[in-house]
Amino acid sequence: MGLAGNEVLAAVLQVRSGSLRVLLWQRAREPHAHRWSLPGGGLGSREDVQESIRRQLAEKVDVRQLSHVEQLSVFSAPDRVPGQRVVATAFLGLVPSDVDPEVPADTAWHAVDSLPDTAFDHEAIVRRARDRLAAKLSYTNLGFALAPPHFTISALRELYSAALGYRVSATNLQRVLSRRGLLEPTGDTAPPGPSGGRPAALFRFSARGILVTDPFAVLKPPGGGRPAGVGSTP
Amino acid sequence: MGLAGNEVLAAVLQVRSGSLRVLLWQRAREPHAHRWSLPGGGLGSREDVQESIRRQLAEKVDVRQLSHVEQLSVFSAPDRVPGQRVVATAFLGLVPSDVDPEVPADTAWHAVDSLPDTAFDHEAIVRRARDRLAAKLSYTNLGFALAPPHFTISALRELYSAALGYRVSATNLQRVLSRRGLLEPTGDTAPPGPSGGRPAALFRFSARGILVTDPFAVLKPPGGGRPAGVGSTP
DNA sequence: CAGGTTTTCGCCTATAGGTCGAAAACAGGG
DNA sequence: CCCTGTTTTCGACCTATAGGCGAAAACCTG
Repeated sequence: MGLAGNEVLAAVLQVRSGSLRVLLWQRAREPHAHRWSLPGGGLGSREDVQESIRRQLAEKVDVRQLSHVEQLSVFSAPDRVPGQRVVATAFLGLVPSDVDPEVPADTAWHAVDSLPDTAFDHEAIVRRARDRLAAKLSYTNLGFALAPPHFTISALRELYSAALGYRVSATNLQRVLSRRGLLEPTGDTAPPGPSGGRPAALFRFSARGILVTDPFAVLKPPGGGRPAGVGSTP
Repeated sequence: MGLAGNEVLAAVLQVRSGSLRVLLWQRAREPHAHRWSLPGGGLGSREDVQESIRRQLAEKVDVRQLSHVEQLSVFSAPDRVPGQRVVATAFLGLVPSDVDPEVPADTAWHAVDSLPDTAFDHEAIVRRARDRLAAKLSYTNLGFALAPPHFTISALRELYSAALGYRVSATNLQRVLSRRGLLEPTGDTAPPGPSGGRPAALFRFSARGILVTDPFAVLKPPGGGRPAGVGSTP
């Protein structure tokens, strides 16, 4: 049985100022110096991959701010990194849009739609994360992991639009999530904007953990096209 | 970075005589002697995990008979196997119901609903495979991987029933698959059974590779309950 | 209070899925 | 040769969910 290095990597996604972004850090040294790569590192001998990625992310982001972590896939091409063979287990991490984690100086948030030069196969991992997120927003309550504790429907609409890559209707979003029992009103309202308007009611997700809606259901994009990224094997 | 063993394992599933079964081999030596375990083995240094599992399965099943292989998940609990740390990448494999592969003497097909004593964490892997298959039958064309090249609707109904764990209606199955453009008639008919009856028309799947139906859709179980096993993260 | 803005709600349509029963096509026995 | 039993096939009908649209509600400013 061949020995090899095992590492864990995470694409941590967050909706910031209207676009979906991923946390990357800039490599100081070779190989691939100055290129941007995903946080992560070697698998410890007394931890499983899930524990390992949470531990390593704690150095970049406060763990309590991670609202969701799930395994994506194994990346194992023999030459995916130069030198010794390393098998990577990739994760998707999510951070609610209301937190602004302090990150080290060499790390920054980049829009997933216009990534800088990335190291190794990390760009493919980011795409997988984005696709998985888009798919699961449609048939789970995963929105809870992107949204603040309470929010208006308009705010939620913008979150979903940013994450999915297409405009979703606020009317339909509220109806679909409510019918599935995922959304509940807090009773409060948010103050109107500077130009007036009816004050928006505040909502929250009724469950925090991930749930799969019983019959897989969808938030279809308007034109009958396909949701961005959906189509790969989820 | 910690060094550790990497192995690949596969739950190869097939519908045989009306029930969903998995290919297992009986361990001759300790640890877990006489218990049943999944085929697989160590990851070679010049192959990725997908190539590795296909290579190793070739020793148990003819590779050409594998109609579908996909990655399930990483199993990495530090003590999942005794001795040195081994990280396992688990796969789902499918074999069409019309082939009967020659298997070595120490291997056999076991119904996934009544497994024998299994080794290590292999039972959990089999469950994951069964759940994934059930979920994907609902919103992909994965039925092609279970079915022979051509088949009657009744035969397909039995395949789906066995794999899903609940009875599906032939009428509905045909309509759903046809409406999605996954099914097409061959023009031929199958001879009636010994007790007569109208000869059944033969069909085939129009695409062989896996496709995700645009809006996720479902084959709901009759009573409004949940499909067996669906509910985990697919 | 009039005008502009934003949210919310109700009604309509489209489509997928589920149920049921009748009609079609066969074999075998009177 | 017709009648009965059997199996498949097809159509009619119903429900549930999703998406679209516009009117009404609730707030601001001037």
